[in-house]
Amino acid sequence: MQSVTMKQVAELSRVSPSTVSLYLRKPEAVSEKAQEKIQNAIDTLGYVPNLIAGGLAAARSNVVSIIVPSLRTAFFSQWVNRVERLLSEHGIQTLIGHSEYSLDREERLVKAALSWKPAGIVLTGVQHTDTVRTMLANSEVPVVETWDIDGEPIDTSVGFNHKEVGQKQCQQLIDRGCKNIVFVGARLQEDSRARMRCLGSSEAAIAAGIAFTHVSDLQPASTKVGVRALNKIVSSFKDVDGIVCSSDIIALGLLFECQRLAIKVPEDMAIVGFGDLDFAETCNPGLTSIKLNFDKMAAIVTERLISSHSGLLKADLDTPVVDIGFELVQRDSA
Amino acid sequence: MQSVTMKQVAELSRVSPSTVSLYLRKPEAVSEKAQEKIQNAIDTLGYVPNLIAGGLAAARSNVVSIIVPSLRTAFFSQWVNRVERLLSEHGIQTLIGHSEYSLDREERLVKAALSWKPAGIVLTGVQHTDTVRTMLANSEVPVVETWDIDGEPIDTSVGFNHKEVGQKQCQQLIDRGCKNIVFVGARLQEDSRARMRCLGSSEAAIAAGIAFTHVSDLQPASTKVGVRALNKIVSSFKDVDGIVCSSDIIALGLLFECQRLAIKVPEDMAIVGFGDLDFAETCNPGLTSIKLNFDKMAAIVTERLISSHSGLLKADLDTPVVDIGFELVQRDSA
DNA sequence: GTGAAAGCGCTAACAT
DNA sequence: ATGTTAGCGCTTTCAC
Repeated sequence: MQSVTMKQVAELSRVSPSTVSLYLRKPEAVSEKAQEKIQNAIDTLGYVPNLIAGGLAAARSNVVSIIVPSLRTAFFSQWVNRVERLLSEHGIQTLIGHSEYSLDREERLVKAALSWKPAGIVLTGVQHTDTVRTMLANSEVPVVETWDIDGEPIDTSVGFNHKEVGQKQCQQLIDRGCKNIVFVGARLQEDSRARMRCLGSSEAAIAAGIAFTHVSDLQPASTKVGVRALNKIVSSFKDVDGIVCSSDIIALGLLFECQRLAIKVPEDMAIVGFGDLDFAETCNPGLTSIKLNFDKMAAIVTERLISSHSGLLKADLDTPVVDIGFELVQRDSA
Repeated sequence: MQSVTMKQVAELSRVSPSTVSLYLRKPEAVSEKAQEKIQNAIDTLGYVPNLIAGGLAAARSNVVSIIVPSLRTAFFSQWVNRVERLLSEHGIQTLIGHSEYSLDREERLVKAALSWKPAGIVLTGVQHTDTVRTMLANSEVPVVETWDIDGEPIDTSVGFNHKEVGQKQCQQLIDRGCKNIVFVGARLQEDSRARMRCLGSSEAAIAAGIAFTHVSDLQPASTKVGVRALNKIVSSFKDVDGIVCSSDIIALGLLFECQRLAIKVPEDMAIVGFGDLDFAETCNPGLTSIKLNFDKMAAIVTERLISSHSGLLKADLDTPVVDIGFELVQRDSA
């Protein structure tokens, strides 16, 4: 029961529905006269194409589903923001889901996404339930896994090595003389990528023969997590002089609490963050952090999805795994 | 070209497609024997219903489209997060769009949303192009406008009075003795709600007979905007002793720069933020801010959408405009 | 309780 | 360049 249908547009402009359909998808394939008549009819009628019907007939939609763990902080919303912008330039709409770091919820989201016959699915990470892997493998839908490349991709993956990031973060602390390092994370049980970074830090510390431990908060990342962590560290641990964070947000909370407790950063406590969020540059002291190339990641995601869209075979892809690398931005906190 | 269709499920379970369809929507309306057979078939075949086809036939989808100005910061992504969670509890999927504070882009998004025959559209603010108002009024789709209630709603609106917020923010500064107040915002030309808050602050200042001015950054809200603003204020203005911000993010930047310039907050400079984001409680000093009841707003949005969904007439709604109010959270910055 | 039949609004050959 | 035709996979009367 649609207000205005293509048929009505066709009648008003005195052409056949298929000509209207053609005009909508390839305007230049229609005569100039017809173009004008049809556009007029569309305008006067206020016609809005029914993409559902179109999608049914074409057996695919121009929607890409992107699933991230969370939208609570600026972390993934910034990332989603980039992808959405790029995709929309190609006339693709973005359906956003967030899994709350739960693989089961991710499974439900994938199922829901699949039922829309999307032009692609963008996942976060390479860890999924078996059902997800099966569903995706059996579907014709191109899949891009992002943020992590440590595993066998379903289709293609683009991201960076989290273990190396963790090593680099910790090494930075070691290099400036830290002897007792703590990794602070949130929900480390669920966030496998943060866990990998923690592992990387741990390995770096072991290699350097210095003390290392980690604390994980049960709450999602926030400055409060950082505040709590610092209090735990000063009350329960001895002589900690360096902290690696799973997120800049947590690092910011650490910084705040250090100020309150008059702990000098970086002299008494060096801190390395992750994500290089907006405030990392402006806070006091500036936060040493890991910067990711979101633009590159988004560009590659888009490229993969577009090329699949235009019928490129998976086998044609030069490489199924792309490492976008990362960069340590040195500021005053470490 | 779908891998497994309902027809195949019907064949395998030896019933008709319409029985399968019925089972999917009202399992209890089918005999127990049939229920079992059908579920078995679904499981062995790995059937995923095609929502596109279903949507076409049913002439509506279970998708709600939500359009926010930005996903760059935690501001709206937190809001989207709440709504999405609530809606998903009702089996509704959320399509997220961001307009970059552009009414034209909003128009394109609304058009795209409408073409999916959504179960509802959630807009930010009450300012839209005429085309948007027309399209929405002509469609059967329930519309909820959020964040603002200052205007004639298309359908229903839920939000709060931004002018009053601005007044309250400024009054807080006046009450503690500020004599020279500046409002700091980002993209005030585009962000009409921030503009209203600025206006409210201005009125409060005028009523109290004290100096007031505003600065607007061309960039989107970030801590950097706050840093720039403070430098401008100390270099170009004289004796400013109070700042009202259009966002906590900006206030945070202000706080950082005050620290660097050794400006005491709140003694030399009192600061009021907006949004009561996570860090407002933990930063130094704690940020006095305006707290919004997102949960209430999300609950009302959901309720409106659900009731329309179940065939309630618009006229049945008790009130088309809901004011969720706001609350000033007093901390040390003002 | 179950099935047959008629579309939903559009796209995509194919023919003209 | 334009029209004709045959569905896409499902929901929904309406019989049985």
